[in-house]
Amino acid sequence: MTNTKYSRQRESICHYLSNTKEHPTADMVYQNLREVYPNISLGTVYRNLSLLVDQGTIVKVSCGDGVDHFDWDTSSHNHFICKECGCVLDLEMDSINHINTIANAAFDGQIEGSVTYFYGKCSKCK
Amino acid sequence: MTNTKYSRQRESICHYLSNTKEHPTADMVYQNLREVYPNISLGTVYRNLSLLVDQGTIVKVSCGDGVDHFDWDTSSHNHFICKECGCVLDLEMDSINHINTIANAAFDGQIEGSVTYFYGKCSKCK
DNA sequence: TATAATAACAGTAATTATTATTATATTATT
DNA sequence: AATAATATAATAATAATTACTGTTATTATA
Repeated sequence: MTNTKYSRQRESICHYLSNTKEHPTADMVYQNLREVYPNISLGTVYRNLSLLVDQGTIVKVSCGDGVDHFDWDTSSHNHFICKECGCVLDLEMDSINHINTIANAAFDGQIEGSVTYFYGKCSKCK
Repeated sequence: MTNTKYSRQRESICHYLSNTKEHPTADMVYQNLREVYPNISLGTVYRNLSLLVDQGTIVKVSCGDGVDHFDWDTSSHNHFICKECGCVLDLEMDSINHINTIANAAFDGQIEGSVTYFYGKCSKCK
């Protein structure tokens, strides 16, 4: 794909993701977009989500619950996953950015990045 | 399930996992065990793996490649995933254990644990 | 050590999450 | 406006995992 054309559907996916603090799954995006585009296809959602991930516009959050979540916020931050209700929350933690440097020191390959997931109970479930 | 009975198949799964430094997927376990038990079922492998995870005997490694890996080593350590060949390697890093404490300080829920995955190129692919 | 109770098994069907295909429609370029 | 490129909807295909069914193996107990 040499060039990317505009599409209302992709625009709408971006709009939805940029206006939620949740970390929706492909299916959540699909269910939501159907209210605006009743005959949008799940395939379109998946295709655009992975395209946006490749572009670096959004971030894929694979927190281990078997479903991929997506996050509009591409800035360096971490995620918390509630063991109780399964919600995914943002967690600001600048102080752990140094771990890559530490890790690289004790590793004979090349570490380019890292992802940390925190688990426990959210304020509601506590 | 009130009681857990012995089974050679589960024993064999443990034996295999405890003797490899790799982080096998369910299918890798299956393929390997078939050499000993030619008619072992993939269902049996999956059932026992999740049973062992629930028991805390092994650890599930969901590194985001779409397949779950399993690790006999339940001690606190981290994992590196090569973007090139997809291999999963152990990474000792005691120094990042404090991040839970840091995270808890800035979080209104309860953080019980965390998992960090490192990404990049392994020594072979570099 | 037989026998009964039950967990584990093999085999397979069903689900779930995701990716690929195809024919049609939309957008951009000449 | 005609043509080329890309996106779409619908759906088929695949991959990973879970659930079900009838049978076998293990354990407890008489």
